[in-house]
Amino acid sequence: MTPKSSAAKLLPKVPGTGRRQQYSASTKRALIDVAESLFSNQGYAATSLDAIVAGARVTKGALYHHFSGKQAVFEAVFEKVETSASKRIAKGLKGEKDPWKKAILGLREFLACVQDPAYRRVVIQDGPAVLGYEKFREREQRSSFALVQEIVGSVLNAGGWELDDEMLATFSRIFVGALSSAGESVSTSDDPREASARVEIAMGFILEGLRMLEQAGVELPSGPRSAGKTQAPADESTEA
Amino acid sequence: MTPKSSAAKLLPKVPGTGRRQQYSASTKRALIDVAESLFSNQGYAATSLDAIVAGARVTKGALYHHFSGKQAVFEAVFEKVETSASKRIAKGLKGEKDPWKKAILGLREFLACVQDPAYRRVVIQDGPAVLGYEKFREREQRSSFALVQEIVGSVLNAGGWELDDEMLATFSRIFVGALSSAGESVSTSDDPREASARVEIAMGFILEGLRMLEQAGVELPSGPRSAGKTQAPADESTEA
DNA sequence: TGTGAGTACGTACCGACGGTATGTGGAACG
DNA sequence: CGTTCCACATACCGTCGGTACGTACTCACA
Repeated sequence: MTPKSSAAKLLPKVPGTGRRQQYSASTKRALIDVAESLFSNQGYAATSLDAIVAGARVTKGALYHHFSGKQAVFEAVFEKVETSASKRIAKGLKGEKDPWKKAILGLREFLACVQDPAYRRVVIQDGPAVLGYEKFREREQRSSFALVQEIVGSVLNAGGWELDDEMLATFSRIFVGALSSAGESVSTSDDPREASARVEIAMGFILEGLRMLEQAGVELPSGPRSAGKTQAPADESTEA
Repeated sequence: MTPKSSAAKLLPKVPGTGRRQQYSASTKRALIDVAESLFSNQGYAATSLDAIVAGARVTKGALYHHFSGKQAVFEAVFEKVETSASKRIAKGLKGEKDPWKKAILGLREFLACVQDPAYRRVVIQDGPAVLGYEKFREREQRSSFALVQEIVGSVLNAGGWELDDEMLATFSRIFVGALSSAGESVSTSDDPREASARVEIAMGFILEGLRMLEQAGVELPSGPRSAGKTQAPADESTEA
């Protein structure tokens, strides 16, 4: 509440558009950095704004000047962590053309990302509860989910199957969920490397199944064409 | 804060072991019921203890007599919702012997459960953040995850593959994650029935792939035998 | 049937936290 | 050199989770 020194951590030497705005931007970054650290270590609920502003050596006035509230700070941190991870993944599978190899590569890269405590806590654990599922999805859509969707799409298209956007999204959701859950189990494992290897084997096995379907020329049953009734592929009793 | 009438909602007519304990049990149930409703509709953070005790027509003294705090109330609600869902699923697939059909049946039943706002909000959205991932996993382990693990195990064993417990757990984690994510997308969809059908198709397709692997006699690469080093199945560069 | 004991609450209160209203000092600009 | 405006600082409020303590009612036992 009573910072002794100047607000910003590091003062820029290369004034671009006025020192004022440079200071402002750096304090904002400082706030985000401190918040990221605290959110990652203690979680959202256990992190107070006082702790954040104290860590950034400013007061709440500064925080509320840059952000509309605590949730807005979290959103900024979330986006930073999320985009950082997705950039890393994207860089990891750059250059690879074969869809199947790309899938394995992306999986491996994702499993590495999920080891980061910040990603686990901010994105996976606290993200849905703090942002709500709508915002969470919306943010996710623009980064990691887009990557998965691209990979899944290329794999399935490489499989020779034609699927509409809805079906592609459905497959992607399934794989994203599988990845998060598996990734989470990897990160909490006693031996992350071993757990990671298991996940790779399991996912690779599932992918292999899809590849077999491709070679066998099995058709992908087309999704419902917006017909009112739900049609089950096999038996009866589709309650609810 | 100032309840007018008696504490309990309904007074029991069949005294079993003293009226006192009957009253006590009913107020506790009332607290859990009200909390379930509020947590489901507004979420954990937006629900105050005052609102809960007001809804149950008691005071905070009563709440803190039965629970150690807000989180304990949430745990009780969580367990109630979770066991209710897993019981429904278990009942739904009772009698079915064929593992593959059982898997589809369980999937369908799960997709129905996930439509329940209480399950979505309490278990999927707020659960991990409030309980923390350790407790969340622990609770999950004893209900829905156990079901999935049983089904996955029977499917894979029916496939003729031998897998150790770790590998079974890994596969189960993957499927649980896939199910939650897919289920969540179903519940937030404009047309849940259509989305549900899509998920069924996609998951059925993936299962079909595994069945093809079985028929082709493809071996499941065995997991690492607790060797210190992680061995990747295909290429090099297993960073992280 | 009185009486002590223990339980199931109610009451009053505290500290912490998120958020707000307002003050202020210095940089940018004329 | 004065004005303006922005980037903060200061002081304060309402609410919430949690606690300490009081109390009425019930049950065992005489």
